[in-house]
Amino acid sequence: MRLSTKGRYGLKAMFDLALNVGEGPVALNSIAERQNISVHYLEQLFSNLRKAGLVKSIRGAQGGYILADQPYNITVGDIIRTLEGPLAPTECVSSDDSTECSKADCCVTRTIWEKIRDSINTVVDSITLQDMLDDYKKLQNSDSFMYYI
Amino acid sequence: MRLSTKGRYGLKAMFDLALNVGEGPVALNSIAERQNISVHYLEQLFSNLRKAGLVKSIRGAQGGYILADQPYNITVGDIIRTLEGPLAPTECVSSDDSTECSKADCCVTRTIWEKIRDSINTVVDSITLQDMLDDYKKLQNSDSFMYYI
DNA sequence: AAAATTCCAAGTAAATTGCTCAGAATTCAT
DNA sequence: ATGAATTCTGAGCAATTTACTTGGAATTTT
Repeated sequence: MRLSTKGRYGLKAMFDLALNVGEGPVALNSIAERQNISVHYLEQLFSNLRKAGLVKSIRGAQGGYILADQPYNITVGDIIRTLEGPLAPTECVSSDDSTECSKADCCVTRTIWEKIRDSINTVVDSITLQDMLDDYKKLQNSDSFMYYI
Repeated sequence: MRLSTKGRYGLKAMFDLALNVGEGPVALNSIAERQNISVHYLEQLFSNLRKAGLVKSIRGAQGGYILADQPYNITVGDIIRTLEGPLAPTECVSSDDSTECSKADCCVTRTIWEKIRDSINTVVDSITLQDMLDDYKKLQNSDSFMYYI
């Protein structure tokens, strides 16, 4: 039940864009350096984020990526589902695949998978990039901030 | 973010034991037949379930497995965590591994991983095998039961 | 024209998953 | 006592997935 690096790197990178909102495009190599991720791997992630309409690209020198919307309009769920696919513990409760399970016992477990799925999605859909920015600013002002650098 | 077959098969198999509670040991090959799973693979899962104290084994002919406790004392969380390891979206919030992340940005995402982890565990810890038995009996009495066989 | 960037398509090594295979140990039934 | 039924143990392995790398084309700014 682990997220892959796609979801983790992707959320970090999107948060990085949110930190730079309003300051022009951010190049992937600067994100790659800060987060210690390969540029080419980030390219793959941003290809998907762009196709999903979460970021806009500006090509050429001094180009890069910007958020396609305000931080309060982009949720963690949008980002992670784009990169990881549906957040569901089993295929049978992944909404985008409509194959229904035909066994009785599956149905007893199915309600469990649905509850897990819904709880995960409720959490990630309730958090926006703006919430993360707010948390980050609070962290910076707190006494414990040092420990996290 | 998918469970592996370990968690899925294991929960099914434990529910199977719960259905047969009080009727002597259930042999793995009978579970394997009902659930269409390889006996040898089930053996591996039950080896872990036994070591975790969730089932008791009775060796020899007419042997098999029984639940180590009443169905209302065994949660879905107990079963799935035994077979899948900690239910956490990232390593950095898996409680049994104490390596702390040292980067500032990780902490903004960390609180998100913690919320996901806690929501999953709250769900699975709130459901016992007895709850599943109750659900199953309700399903059997309902009009729609036919559709699930 | 050169540099900086995004964009695109393959390839690939390592890890994980989902088993299979082989056989020993134990217990029950006859 | 023997044979059948079962758990127990450990190794092996093919397919899939993951986490990248490689190579280069296209676009834009300076």
